[in-house]
This record gives sequence, structure tokens and C-alpha cells, in this order.
Amino acid sequence: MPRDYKATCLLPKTAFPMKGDLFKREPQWLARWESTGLYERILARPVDGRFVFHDGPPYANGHMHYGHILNNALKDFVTRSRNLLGERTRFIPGWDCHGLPIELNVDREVKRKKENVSPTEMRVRCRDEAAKWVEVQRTERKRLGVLGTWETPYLTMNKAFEAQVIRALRAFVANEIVYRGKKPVQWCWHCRTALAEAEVEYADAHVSPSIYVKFALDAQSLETLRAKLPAGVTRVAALIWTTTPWTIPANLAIAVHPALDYVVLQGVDGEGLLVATSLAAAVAKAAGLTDLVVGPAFKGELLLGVKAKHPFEERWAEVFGADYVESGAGTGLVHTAPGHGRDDYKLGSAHGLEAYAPVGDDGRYTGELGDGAKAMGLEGKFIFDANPVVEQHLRSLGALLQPPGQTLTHKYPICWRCKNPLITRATTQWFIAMDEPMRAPGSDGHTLRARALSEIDRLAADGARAASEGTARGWVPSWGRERIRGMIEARPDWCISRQRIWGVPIPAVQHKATGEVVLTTELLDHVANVFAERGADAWYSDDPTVLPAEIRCADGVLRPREEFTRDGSIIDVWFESGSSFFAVCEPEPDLGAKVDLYLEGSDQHRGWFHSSLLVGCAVLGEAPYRAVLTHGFVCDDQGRPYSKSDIRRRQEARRDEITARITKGEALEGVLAAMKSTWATPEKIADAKKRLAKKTSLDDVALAIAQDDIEFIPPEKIIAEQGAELFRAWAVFVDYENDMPYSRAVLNQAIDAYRRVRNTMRFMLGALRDEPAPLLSEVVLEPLDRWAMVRLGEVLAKCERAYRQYSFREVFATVVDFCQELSGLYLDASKDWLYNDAADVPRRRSALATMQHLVRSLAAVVAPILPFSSEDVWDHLPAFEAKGDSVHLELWPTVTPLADGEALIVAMRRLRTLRDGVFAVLEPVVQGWGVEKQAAKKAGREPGAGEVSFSDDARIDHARDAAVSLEVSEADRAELGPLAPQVAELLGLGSIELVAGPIAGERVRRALGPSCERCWRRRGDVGGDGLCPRCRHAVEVFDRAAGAPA
RNA sequence: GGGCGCAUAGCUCAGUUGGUUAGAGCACGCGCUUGAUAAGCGCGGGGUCGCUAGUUCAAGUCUAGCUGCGCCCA
Repeated sequence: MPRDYKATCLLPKTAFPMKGDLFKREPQWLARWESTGLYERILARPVDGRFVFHDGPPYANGHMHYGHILNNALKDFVTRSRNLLGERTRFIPGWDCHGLPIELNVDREVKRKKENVSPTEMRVRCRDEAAKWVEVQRTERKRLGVLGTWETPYLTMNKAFEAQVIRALRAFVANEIVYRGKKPVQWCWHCRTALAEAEVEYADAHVSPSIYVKFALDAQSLETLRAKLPAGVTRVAALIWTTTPWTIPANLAIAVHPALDYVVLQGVDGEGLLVATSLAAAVAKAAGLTDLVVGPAFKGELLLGVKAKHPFEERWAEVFGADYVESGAGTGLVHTAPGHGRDDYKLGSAHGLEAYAPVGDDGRYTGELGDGAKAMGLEGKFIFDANPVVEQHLRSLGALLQPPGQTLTHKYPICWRCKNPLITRATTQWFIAMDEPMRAPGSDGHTLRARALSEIDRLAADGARAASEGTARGWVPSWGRERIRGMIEARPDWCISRQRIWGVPIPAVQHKATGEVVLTTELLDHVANVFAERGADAWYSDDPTVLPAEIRCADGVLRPREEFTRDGSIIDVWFESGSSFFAVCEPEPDLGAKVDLYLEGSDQHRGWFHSSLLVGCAVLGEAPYRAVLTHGFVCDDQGRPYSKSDIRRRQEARRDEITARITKGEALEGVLAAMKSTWATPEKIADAKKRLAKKTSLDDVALAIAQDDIEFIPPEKIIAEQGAELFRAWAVFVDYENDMPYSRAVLNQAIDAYRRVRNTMRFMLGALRDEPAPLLSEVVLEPLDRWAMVRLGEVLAKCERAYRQYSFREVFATVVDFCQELSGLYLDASKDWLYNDAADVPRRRSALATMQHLVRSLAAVVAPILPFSSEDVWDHLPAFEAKGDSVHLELWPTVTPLADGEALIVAMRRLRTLRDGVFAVLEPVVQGWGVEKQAAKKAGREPGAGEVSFSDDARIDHARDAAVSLEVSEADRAELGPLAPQVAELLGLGSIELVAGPIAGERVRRALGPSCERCWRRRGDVGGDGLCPRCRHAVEVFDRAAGAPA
């Protein structure tokens, strides 16, 4: 019985599992890191660099969704990689706690229980509600592996934060750009509050009435147009078009474009209709006119100053010029109600008109209505209910153009929270002026807008400079500049007040006797100190000391606080979060107000980046950040947003389509096939039919189908069942600068890449066999190992640059590629000496020293991305000098450059082309035999039992059984340099012959001679004992060590 | 309707300042592999670079328009 030599081989041995079992083991690492104070120990390392990262606060309401998770993963990549690169980086997570959604949640609860709750009590409830969600999200964020000060996060409802918000507001007041004014704002009549730009959503298919209204011109205006009238026209009406009849009572003017062409269109009974030339035909059609008769065209300029009679109020609407008037829709004459539209307001205020808005908080008309409207009974009526009333009344007056019931389906703004349609309504609010010079001491007198725009450009310029240095600052990606620039350029003054309770109050006071409203730096200084100590809740208490004993009015006179009442508005939550750098980073001595990086979704160009920029410009005189990195949104495989609600909407749409088509008489099979449904298989269709037979409604079956076709995978499910790290692998696998496709298929691809890295590490750990490896300094490296070290150096350089540019994907791809490269050639070739050489053979020791360094380095490189698995590797890496207890305490790995590095790279490249040549001739032989073998097996025969066409000499299963001859030029052979003597071994061939000239005979032959029983090589040196000399020696060494001579 | 983006193989992505035959991984097909085996290796098929026009000796790359998708706004 021949001896089984397997036991004498040094085969891979490691406890590092192939399967991560991440979902089970991740919590254990998290617990360990927490108990060993890993985060603090990382920060305590003596490093020179420093990097300030600032977490944008998610809203403390609801569970984390995919966008949040992705965002948190990216943030963790940043903090961990910066720390790895020797730049101390803290992560202070934050939450946005104030604001409408939480208040409405509590409100709903209060209303349900029919309780009567004071503002103070309301704030307590809101605080509890926010705290509840902070807790939920804290758990979810920690579970992802995000490293940070989770026990001391920043909350916008913390006292210190609230005080700093007031101090930020003070900076605006000191700059004299805070004012109170009556201006149109987006208003939710249901929530009874003004909304910020960021709080407005749009409904796709809102149906509005669509009416054309006539405003009769006065005699003098008629005279102006005398020469432009078609024959028979004796009177003229300006024709406007609107989708908001309820704003007609607030009409004060009409806008035309001075450069646009207008005509008078012949109507009925001698009436002319004033419209833009380009729209005359459409209007005539709407009016049911059979002939299109118009007078000569003229420019809108001629109309300026023309007066038209309001249809039911005793006042005149004057015609003004405005360049926003369009020639493509409506009539070219725009109904202008300065209290109910932003453009309208601008135009009105330019001509001295007030922002007239006779509509209350609740969306009902107030007593400010004109007599005509009051006579219609509109006072107290809800505006959307007034639409038909106004329309009917206009009709009865003959002021309407077209038949009843015309509607327009269009996008319309709705409240982000309650989803009710919004209105634009002028209210008295606090504003921050964008275009007034800032006058605080030390300010250079620029306007906030100008300052912000110049900061945007400064960041962009700095970003370009950074890019040329191989790092990233400014707007990343660079188009962020255009995006935020457009928004800052176009934005109106910042409306910072909200008529709600849950927030930081705007600490203004009103003098009871004079009605004067006071908001001064002195007042703010006092209140900020009170808030710092007692929190903003103090504002709602009865305690008089919330205010200073005396308050200075505009006339310079100090008056006792008892003469004042406190304002009830709170500040826009975007102002709060925009102040976060000032509340969180500025007070910390090792951070400071200048933050190196903000990192959020690209929607924050309008949100947090935007508000932070404005606050920064007022408080610091500059942007609070050096770099702004944005990511896209998580989408499904069709590129549609991947969120629970979006998916549900799509599932329902699909269900409705299935239902509709089947109800119309189409066959189930046909419908499903046409939709490429996963249910378009005979079994599934049978299943569906069975369900229908069981009286399950068609809708329910259709929904089940839709849910299978359009799947939503809850993130917490992936994390609980597969592990957070796989999600992180997905986050690094897709390109975050664009929208990121998410589906099971993509997730699986990311997992495959992860496994490639994991298994390559595992192989090398196995090679090390749980034994301390020789140090690099203790061995003479073989050429192949030297190549690996040179390549590692290249990989490290590339990854370092990629990390500095936040190109995490590139880091990961580089590592995955490197693993592939190692697997395919380096590790494969090394197996021979790893397994078969005696333990102390120099070339084996060289390989071990190299692999130890490779594993150690690669684990550190991927640690920011795969914190769990890299720690797993670290745990299984044999001890070496100075090995810490966590990979996360490592600093960026280094490799000593080798003088012959370039030559080694060239040699390896040549070896690779050589290998391509070898496989090109070898593959058909191996494959041909393989196919025969498969066929024989299939037919139930033993391969080679006389029925296959390969002769024994030609059978080659494996490269090691092959002797190959290859044509290689002298120059190419020279490139092999130090690798030349080892070519056969490196390529795993039995033997290779490199021939300079043409090859006469077969290029591939079966290697001659018996194979060594231990290492299976056919090198022609196998002795009578069945072993090659190398193996004979190894067995001797093995037996001696085992103390049992054979 | 406007602003800013994106579009390369079935999927995820590379593709330097325009310059040979557009690459990689995954998936797929065919093989190998007792010794990386819920792994590893080799070979192979697969692309009108969204569409149209233009600039150029030369366009995936530059310009314009269009289509589709996303974010932000109206």
C-alpha cells in the first residue's frame, strides 16, 4: 500500500471561515469595539493630521431608509479612511429634532384623544416623540458599523444647540438684514404655517379650474388702441387666464410683456378681446369664434398704463410690463394678485401696490375682501370652495369667455407633510434679505447673495486646485457648483419664521402700547444665554427673566420688559440645521467652525448645503465647509427611486393595469407574458387561477403578482439576514455620484466581489497556517514575491489617492482586481512551494513573509469599507511584532520600494503574455480531452476505456501534465529577466521550451516520465520511491519532526 | 416649463489631453480541479458606446438638437 503523502504536505490551514455569517457575528464585533473603547483609542493615536467631518442631521422621524443607510455608509468610509491615513477624524452624529412632521404626529395624537394641551406641554410631547425616533435611528445607524460618539450625539433640541441658533440669528441681525415684511409665501392652510422651499412637494396630476376672464378697458385706454381695432369693435376687454379663480378678488393689476406682439381679437356684439398675437387663435377657439378676425398687431409696450375694470370690484387693474410673461400659454396678459404670487408681488411692489391677500391662516376669506366679493358671500368661505362661486358669478356678469367646466391637469405644489394643495399667500413674516448690504462691524458691505455666490466660486476654484494635486475639495462632483449657484442666484429672501410651536422661537417682542416689534442683538444675547442654561422651552414659560429687565426700542429708549409681549413664531428648521457647524463644531477646540467635508445627497444643494452656506456667510463671512460631496439616490433596476412608497405606487399601478386588462377580457397568460411578469410560467399561472377560483378577488391576485414583479427589499431585512457589511459592499460597488441601482441582482454582484476579497485573504491566511511568519527583513525575497511587493506598492498608492478623492469604489475595485491578479497567477504558482517544500526552505519562507505582509496590508486598506470582515481577518492573522488587537488601530500600510521594481513589472507582464500563448495552444488539447471525457461519463462509460479518440500520449487534464513548446523572440525572452529560470513552475507546466525560431513539431505534448506521488509534478527526476528529490527531503523533515521515522 | 446631472456588453463599472481591433468583473456557455471545494483555474460567445446632425485626416471622447431617467425648482 503506497504511502499517502497528503499529511506531509503543508496544505492551507486556518480557522478563518469561508462563510462570513456576518448577520450573526457583526453584533459581536460591535460589542467588542464598544467595550474596548475602539473609537477613543483610534482618536488617541499620535498622528499629525487632522480632518473635520460634520454629520448632516437626519430628521428624527421614522425608520432609516436606503438613502440614509447609504449616506451613513459613505460617511463611515470617510471617517475611517481619514483616520487610517493618519488624519484624526471625529464623527459626531446628529439629529434634526424640531419641526412640523413631529409636531403634526403629536398634534394628531392629541386631537385623537381630544386633549387640551398647553404649548409647554406640547413641546414636552414633541421632545419625547423626537427622542423616541433618535433612539430608533441610533440603533439602526450603529448597527451599520458606523464609528462615532453615539452616546453623545448632537441634537438640534439640545440647550446648547438652541442657544447657538439664537447666536447665529444674532449675526444676521447684527448685519441688519433681518426684517419683518408682508410677502407671499407658500402656505399650508391645513397645517396653518408657511413652508420653506424645501418643504414643498409637487403633485403630478392636480386638477384646477381653467378660466378666461375679461377686464373691460376704460374709455381713455380704448382711445389709445383706436387704430388697432378690427372693424365693428366698439369696446375692448383685456383677457386674462387663470387656474385660481379664488385669487380674482385679490387682483390688482395685469402684466404684459413689452416686447411681445398683441392684437385685438373680434369677439361678439362689438366686443374686442385683447390677447397676445401668438395666442389669438387658441383664444378664438376657446371662445367658440368661427372666424379669426384681428386688428393690426402692436407691441405690449403700447399697453403700459392702460386701465381695466375689475369684473366685480370698484377698482381698476393697471397694465404693467413684466418679462416673465410668456407667449406660449394663456393670453399673454397675466392676472396679477400681489398678495398671492411671487412674481405678482415683485411686480406689485415695483409699482407701489400692497401685498393684498384677503385670506386667513385657515384658507378662508377674511373681512379684507372688497365689497363685490362680500356681496357674493365669499367672506369666511374656504378658497377652494370659492372657485365655482367666483366662476359662476363671473359668468353671470358676462366676464367669462368659455363654456363651464374647463379644467387643467398640471403639477401643483402640495405640503410635504399633509399633502394638501398649497396656496401662495402674503403674510407677515420674518425675512433675511438676500440683497441688502451686510453692515456688521468687520463685514465688507456685500449682500448675502453676493457673498454666497463668491464663496461658491471660491470653493470651485479651490476644488480645481485640489484636483490637480490628486485630492478633492470644493464641489464634488464639480457640477455641484452650477447647481447651488443657480439656486442661490434665483432664491427669494429667506422667510425664516413659522407659526408653529415645536422649534426655536424667534425671540422678538412687541411693545404692547405702540405695537413696535423689537429684535435686537442685545435681546438675542440675553435670550441665547437663557436658552443655553434652560433651553428654548423657557420662552414659553411665564418667567419674566427670559427677557432682559429693560428692552431698547428703535427710539433708543429702554423700557421695562413688562411692557412687551413675546412673539409666537419659531425659526425655520433649515436655519437650525444650517447653523449646525456653529453649534457643533465651532465650540469644540479641536474642530473649529471650518469643516473639511459635508457629505449628503444632491437634494441638499437646496437644503442643508444651501442654508449652511447662508448662515456661514453671515456668521463667519465665508462658507463653513471646504468640500461638499454629494451622492445620488437609490434606484431600482429601471432607474426609478427605490423607496417603500415609490415601490408601492408602482406595484399598485401594475396591479391596476393587470386588473384593467383582464376585466377588458384579455387572457391572464397573455397579459402576464406581455408584461414579462415573473408569473408568466405555466405553474404560476395555474396558481393564480386557483386563487381566483377560491374567490380571492382579482385585485388581490393582481397585487400579489405585482409585488413579486416589483419587489421591495426592506433594508433592515438584508441587514438582519445577511449582514450590514454586504450592504456596505453594495454601497462601495455602485457609483454614488450618480443614481445607484439596487436590486437583488446588483446586491449579489457586490457580494460576489466581497467574497473574492474574503477568499483571497482566506487563502493567504491558510498558507500562513496559524503560525508566525518570517519577517520581510529575515528573508531574501524571491523574484515572484518581489513582484508581489511591487504590485502591492502600486495598489497602495492607487488606493491612497482614491481614498483622498473619496473614490471608494476605485479603492474596492483596485483591491478586487489585485485579488484576482494574485489568485490567477501569483498564489496559484506559489502553491507548489507552499504545499510541497519543507517548512524551512528559503523560497517558501519568502512566500510566507510576503503573504503575511499582503494580508496585513490589504486588511488595513479595506478596513474602512469592510470593518467587520477586515477585523475577522485580523483576528486570524498570526501574531507578529506590534500587532494591535484591532485592524482599525492600524495606520496606512507601507512597502519598501525595490530598485528592480520596474523590471519585475515588465517581467511579469511578459510572463503573462507568455501564459496567454501557452493556454491558447494548451486549451484546445485539454478541452478536447475534457469533452470526450464528459461524453464518455454521460454515456456511462469510464473515460479512456478504449472508446474515446484520445491516445494515452495525448491525454492532458491539467497544465502540469503538459510539455509545451513556444515561439519566443530573444527580446521577449530577455524581458523575463529574473523570472526566466522559473517559467515552467510559474505557469504550472510540466515543462516549457522557449524556442527562438519556428517550431517544427507539436507545440503541446504530454510531459514525459512519472509524476511525483507527493507533488504530482512530472519533472523527470522522480526516483524509485515515487518521489522527487524535493519531496523526498520534505518527507524526511516531516518525519523527523513527527519523531516517527518511516 | 426651467436649472443641474446621467445614458458604454444582460448587470455593475473602466475608458487619461480626440488617435490601432472599446476593456474589466459578474452573469451565461464549454472544460479543468482529490491539494482554496457553499471555493479556485482556463477558454469562449456577447457592444451601431441612447438617437440624429455637425466639427475633424480621425469622435465613446468635442458641439448642437432630440429621446429616456434622476434630483431640484416653477
